[in-house]
Amino acid sequence: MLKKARYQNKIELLQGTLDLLILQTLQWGPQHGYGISQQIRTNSGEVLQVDTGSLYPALHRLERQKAIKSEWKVSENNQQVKVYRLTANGKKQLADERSRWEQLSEGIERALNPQKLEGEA
Amino acid sequence: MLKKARYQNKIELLQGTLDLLILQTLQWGPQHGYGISQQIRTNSGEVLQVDTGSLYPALHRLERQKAIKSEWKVSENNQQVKVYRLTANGKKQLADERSRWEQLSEGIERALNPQKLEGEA
DNA sequence: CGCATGCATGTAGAATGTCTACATGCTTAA
DNA sequence: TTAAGCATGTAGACATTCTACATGCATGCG
Repeated sequence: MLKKARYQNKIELLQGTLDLLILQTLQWGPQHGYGISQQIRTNSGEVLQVDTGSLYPALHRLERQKAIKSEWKVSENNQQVKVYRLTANGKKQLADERSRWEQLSEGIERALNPQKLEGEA
Repeated sequence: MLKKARYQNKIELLQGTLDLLILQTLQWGPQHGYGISQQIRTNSGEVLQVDTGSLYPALHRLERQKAIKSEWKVSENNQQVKVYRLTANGKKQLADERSRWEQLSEGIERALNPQKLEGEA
């Protein structure tokens, strides 16, 4: 069983939620990539950890889609950082993805714990 | 924008949750593929719909992993159906996946709605 | 001065699970 | 005989994630 190695731990993130997480984080305010991943990790209570190999491609993807915009700045640490902020599009997408998440997670919750007692239309 | 067509609606299911859903459904009792998908749909309040192209591969995958076992039977409709049931392995996997789901969904929930007010260790 | 460490950004390639689309066959009722 | 609903299945495309590697700057320490 030592052979197959990779991926035995399943995907650490629920596929399709990273964009949502990034967008939501940027709604608290502009932030650079590394900072976003840290905020996600902290806010989630150390549960969610975003690998750089997921983070940066996602960021580039979102920028291509014009959901976010970047700008190089100098951080407090005196380093060049690429600061992202939400565009109007991004805000809309965030709202959409949040409602999608709620729909799906509630759907799953119900599928896992069905309660037959919901009589009303 | 009519060109790219496919996948514009994003994945309908959160990737990685289908196995959980199937396993949980089988815990209510043995069931055949088609029936499983219907139960998921009904229990989730029509929110989750499993395509056959996701369902059957998932079933075969789970059987290969010895989480479920199948047996051909004749249904009430007089049709040959492949009835699946959980194995001991499957029950364990179900428990694991449920806790994974709780972890992740709570993590995401917290990341989306951080409340700084959780002082105690 | 040299080096390690932490911050910060990035890419290539593999793996996975989902989706779309198609295909088949049976049973029952019109 | 034909249509509709039940039931199972496969092939191929696709997006997103993961692992692993690579780079560079700034700071502090020996």
